[in-house]
Amino acid sequence: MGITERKTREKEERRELILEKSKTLILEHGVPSLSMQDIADAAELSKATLYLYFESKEALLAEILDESSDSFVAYVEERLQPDDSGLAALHKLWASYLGLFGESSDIFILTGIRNFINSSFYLDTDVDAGANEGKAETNAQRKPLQNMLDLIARIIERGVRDGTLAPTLESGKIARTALLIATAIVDNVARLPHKARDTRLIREELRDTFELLLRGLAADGCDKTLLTLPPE
Amino acid sequence: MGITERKTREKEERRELILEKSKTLILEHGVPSLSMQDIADAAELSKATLYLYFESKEALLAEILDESSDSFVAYVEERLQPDDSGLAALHKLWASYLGLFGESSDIFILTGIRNFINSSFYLDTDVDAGANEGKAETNAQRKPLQNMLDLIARIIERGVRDGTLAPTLESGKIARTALLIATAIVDNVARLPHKARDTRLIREELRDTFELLLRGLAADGCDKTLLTLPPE
Amino acid sequence: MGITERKTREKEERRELILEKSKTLILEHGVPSLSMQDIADAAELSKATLYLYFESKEALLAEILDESSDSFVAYVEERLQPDDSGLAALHKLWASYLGLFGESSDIFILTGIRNFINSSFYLDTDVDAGANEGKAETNAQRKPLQNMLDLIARIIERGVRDGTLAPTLESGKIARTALLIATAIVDNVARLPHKARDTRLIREELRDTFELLLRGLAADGCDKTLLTLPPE
Amino acid sequence: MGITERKTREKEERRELILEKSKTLILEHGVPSLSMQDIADAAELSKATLYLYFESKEALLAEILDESSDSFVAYVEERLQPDDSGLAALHKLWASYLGLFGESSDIFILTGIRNFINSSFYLDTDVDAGANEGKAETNAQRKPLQNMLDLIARIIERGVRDGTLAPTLESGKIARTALLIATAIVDNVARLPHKARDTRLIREELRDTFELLLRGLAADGCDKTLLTLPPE
DNA sequence: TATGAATGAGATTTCATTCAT
DNA sequence: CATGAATGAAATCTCATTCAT
Repeated sequence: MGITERKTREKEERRELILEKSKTLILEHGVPSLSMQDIADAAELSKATLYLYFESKEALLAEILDESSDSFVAYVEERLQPDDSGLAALHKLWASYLGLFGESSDIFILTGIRNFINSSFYLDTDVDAGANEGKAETNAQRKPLQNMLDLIARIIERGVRDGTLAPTLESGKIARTALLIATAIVDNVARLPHKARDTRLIREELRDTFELLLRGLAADGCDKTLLTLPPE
Repeated sequence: MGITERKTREKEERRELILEKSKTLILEHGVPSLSMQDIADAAELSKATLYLYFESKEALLAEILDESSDSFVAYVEERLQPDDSGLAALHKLWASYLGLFGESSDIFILTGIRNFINSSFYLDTDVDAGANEGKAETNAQRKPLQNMLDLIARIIERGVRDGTLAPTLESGKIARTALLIATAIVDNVARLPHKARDTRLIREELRDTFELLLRGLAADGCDKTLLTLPPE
Repeated sequence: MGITERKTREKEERRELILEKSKTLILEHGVPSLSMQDIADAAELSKATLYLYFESKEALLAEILDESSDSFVAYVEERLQPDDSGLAALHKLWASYLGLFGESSDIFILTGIRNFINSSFYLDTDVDAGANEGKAETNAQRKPLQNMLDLIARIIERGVRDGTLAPTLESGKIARTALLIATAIVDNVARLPHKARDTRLIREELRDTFELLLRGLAADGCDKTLLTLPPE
Repeated sequence: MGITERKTREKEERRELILEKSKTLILEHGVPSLSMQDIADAAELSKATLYLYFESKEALLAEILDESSDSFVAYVEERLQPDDSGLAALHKLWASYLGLFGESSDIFILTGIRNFINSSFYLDTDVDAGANEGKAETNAQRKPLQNMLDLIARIIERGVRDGTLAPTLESGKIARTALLIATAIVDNVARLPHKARDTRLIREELRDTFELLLRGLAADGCDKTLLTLPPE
């Protein structure tokens, strides 16, 4: 028993090592120039070994994306209160985004990976979101960032129900749009050469954009204080 | 004389042919898988010939991008009236986007090219926008989509001055954000396999997003009718 | 008659123009990077036109080589006296080489072209030298630098006969060797980036080498003053 | 342990295989027409594999050059005696050249490669020769044929000191000249179509040239028997 | 399980040369 | 006679992926 366990654990550790090194490389040199060779070198493994842990480069990137997504969702859910209004929840969502961005820009810059994975937020998203809920989700099939989408959608719905968000909003659509916008900004940042990235400037830009979204989504006559996000 | 003219025209036509075929290919298979060989095959020319018309692959892509950008800016400016309020102008901008999108989806889907050209909207944008204004802009140096950015920035400024847009907006930043969002959506669409692209659905999504932006940007107490974009 | 003549003359002038421009380009950027396009541009002609005057790039280069060779031979022969001893003639040959090198480095640097033309000094050279003498020499078939070879061979023979050069020398062989060495040095110079070529240094090196050759070729007990070449 | 060793050996063998095949190709068709594809075909490997063993085509060629150079220097040094006079040493040098040429013409014909590697013997050679002496020489930075140059220079110096070579000689310069001449001859041979190369004739030519050099370099009144190289 | 080695399939780019006008 | 335009054939190099050991 102990042996099997150890093996499993070691295997999991290797996986993590690979993912970790990949993230670092992406942060340093960007997704486009990330090669399997680079990862192998960084992890002090052979390229062939990478394929024991990940089916393909795309699968590896997808996994990183999922991890980022999961950790973000967990982070946000920890902060949400059952009695938060929809608008308040949305506010917390963006605030968390900004907060995490400050703490570990990695997670968000990694969002840029989505670009290099053949995937689109559009269409059949709603359908699948529902369809997947019942199934055991295999890593391979789960839509990347699906859980982030679900989270945002739930928040929007809450807000529509409690009247703090514009009544006409369709949660799925808006969730998609919001996430799209967030990742677009991050993606844009990722293009900058590593050293040119000015965290403060980017944060400011993100904040402005999120405030813009809050204003756009909030119902008339809502609590105005919730339309502003904390600087720095 | 006539001969020279014809030659020039034919040359221009070939250029257009190459650009056209490239666009088609991008629309069908996406930018990432576009190769010079593919273009040559599609245009029934040799790869070498492509290099007679374009210095490099990047130059070719940049040209497509520029054309799209230019034609959009022209389209919008044609519709703007000197006495439009900022909000009205912004409304027209998005309406034009939607209109053109219906007419020739190519132009916008092609926006996705930006992704493959090494450029970021962030930083020094404002500076350069100003700096470029006086100079004769050579194609080589002009920032891609710079004229779209300038157009949006001018509109925002107008709105801030006439009180129809929120007074705190910084035109350069917002222009960047708005364009970023628009291209992000388009970019997202471009990932879909060609046949999966449902123009109507996408248009709807674009519309929703633009309305969201309008609401987010408009000043309190503005003309509510300008916050809605025409369906279809 | 006048018309035909003018035509012929004009045609010849164009040929010269092309050769002239080619030389300039070679001097500036070296043979390896010389392209037909460059020549066409420099001569303000189209690439196709070049082919009206020269069968191929190789033929063009061969012609330049021939011209250099001819002009050098003429230069030397002008200076030779019927009663010069063989050693004195050889001395004049090298002195001329150095002199011309100072005057118009072109001619010699152009020697470097031989490298890029598929030709060898070795073997059947003697044979052909004789064989060609009687025939009308077509440009295409004449060995490049053949007349330089012949000149040197004649000088060596003279020296062997009059006892000023070592009696064992075989004129054809030595001519080949000597020319080989001279072109090798020149060739070596041609590799240097244009601006790095220090004419004085090179001249010095050439002089040392030629003196070495003179010492090696002279008969014992010859006039020692003829073993030294003038500095500068 | 045995396994690692075998692997290393096999890898080294493959490297050798590639180098060997490259040499053969060069010998058969000359350096200018040598392509990575040809080498790959000859070695029955894929082009990509070549890049596992050599960073670039230039690196591959440089390696061949280095090998030739090293093996020649080793061959000569083995034959030199501490008490050889400078002239005797020089005599041995050329005799070795001729000897090795008879044994394996490849090694020397390959000298022709130098032509295709961007390098010139002129200028800063002396300087660098000295500068390098102290450092650990990395392959990347070492000048091609530098060790041959050094060897010749040492011999010349010895001869100048012991009075068997002309007292005015500057070792660095002469070494350069001598090597230049040797490689020029070889280079000239390499131009001949493979089957036209008559080893005996070439050897004879080399011998004549080397004797010429010996006569040119020797001090007056030296041992005349050292001015003749063995036939065949 | 791990990996060194190999590779297929491409990518972009260059250039001497040809040909219709 | 002149040429703009076109091109075939190469060249070098990259990289995700596979496979024998």
